[in-house]
Amino acid sequence: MPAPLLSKAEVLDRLLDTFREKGYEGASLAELSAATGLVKSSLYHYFPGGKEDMAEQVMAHLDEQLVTGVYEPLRAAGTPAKKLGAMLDTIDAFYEGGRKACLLERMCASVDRTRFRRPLRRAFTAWMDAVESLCLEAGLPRTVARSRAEDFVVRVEGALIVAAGTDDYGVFARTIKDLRSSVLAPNR
Amino acid sequence: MPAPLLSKAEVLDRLLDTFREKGYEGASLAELSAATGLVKSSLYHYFPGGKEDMAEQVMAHLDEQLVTGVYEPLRAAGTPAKKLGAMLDTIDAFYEGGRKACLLERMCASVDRTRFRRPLRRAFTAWMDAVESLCLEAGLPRTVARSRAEDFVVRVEGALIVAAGTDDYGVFARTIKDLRSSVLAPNR
DNA sequence: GCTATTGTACCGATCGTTCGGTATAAACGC
DNA sequence: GCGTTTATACCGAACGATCGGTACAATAGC
Repeated sequence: MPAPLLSKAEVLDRLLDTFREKGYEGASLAELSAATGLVKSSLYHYFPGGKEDMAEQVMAHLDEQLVTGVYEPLRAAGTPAKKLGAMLDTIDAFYEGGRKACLLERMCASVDRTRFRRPLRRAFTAWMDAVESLCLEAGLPRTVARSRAEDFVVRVEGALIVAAGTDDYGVFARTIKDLRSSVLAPNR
Repeated sequence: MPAPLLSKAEVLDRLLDTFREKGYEGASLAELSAATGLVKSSLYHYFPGGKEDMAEQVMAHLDEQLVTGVYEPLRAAGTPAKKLGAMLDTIDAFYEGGRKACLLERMCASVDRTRFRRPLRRAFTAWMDAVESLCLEAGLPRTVARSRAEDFVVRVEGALIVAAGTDDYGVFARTIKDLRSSVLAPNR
């Protein structure tokens, strides 16, 4: 069998980029094809379920990356403050300072968002759970930890919207900076 | 001229609903037609510029509503706290407790978002400016007022995303509740 | 009768999807 | 070692449906 031009992971990375730039309905098969270098029919070889299948696999791929690249490091050794800092660095890099959109948000905005309800819910809760654990590790009470985690994700997502809407990426930077110092603070 | 079945304002209201439910690309002319009860040719009579024209007029319509229904009342008599409460009530009602999406967010997510850049920027800054004024009126320092206003919009937008993504509208309610008590607080 | 509005019919383009088929390389039989 | 089979990787061409948009005649209210 012929060696693939692109690994499956690379294909998924490029699809992820396209989906999060254009959104689910905005990313046409023609664009997804151009982004991957695979012609439309070839995409159907990897994703027999079509566009929907692509989106699902892309979300699973992202989840996997987050688990190994973000959530697991959070459970490793290190002070909560250091680990929070590392997480925020990763977030800042992933969103390129607010210039790149969030896949989850784009999928929420999809017309067929009901189809992606479960993976979306899973992704958001996993993210919040990770932050909550960090807060707990830092000694915050349960209820506080939960609301801090919720607020964390809310503000990252909101900052991405406002940054894109105002063309002012400073709001994303300021939000990240504020989170850096406030998430684990004993009182605020 | 024959009396229109729907006033222009009503048509714009229905278009607004459709756009914010389906998004810009997700809202097809067929759906916009069904939502307004106007056949395509009629839509093009009112909106010669087509879909793009509709979106622009819808945004202008929303802006107008916000100015008279939200921003101006904010400048009228009343304690800042009362006026903040009224604004949050309006927001909560407008988004139906987080169940309905934000038009601005949907337009940000549009593929042709560059076309709507100016009205989007205008809408976001008007909103933030209104909150900032309120904070100033409450006696907060300039820099604090600005960052509170920014954070206000960030959190409302973010809460809408997370609520939709997790199917948990409690996070929207909790965010609104928190804003109610924290926005004008002298320190937090 | 004039003008605003609508219904019908239509356009080319693009949408997501399917199918028939080719090229390559590993696996297998001998 | 050699020819055959088989699984995988990929592509070109076309599908029906729908997209946003247009042309124009019929209709309705003044």
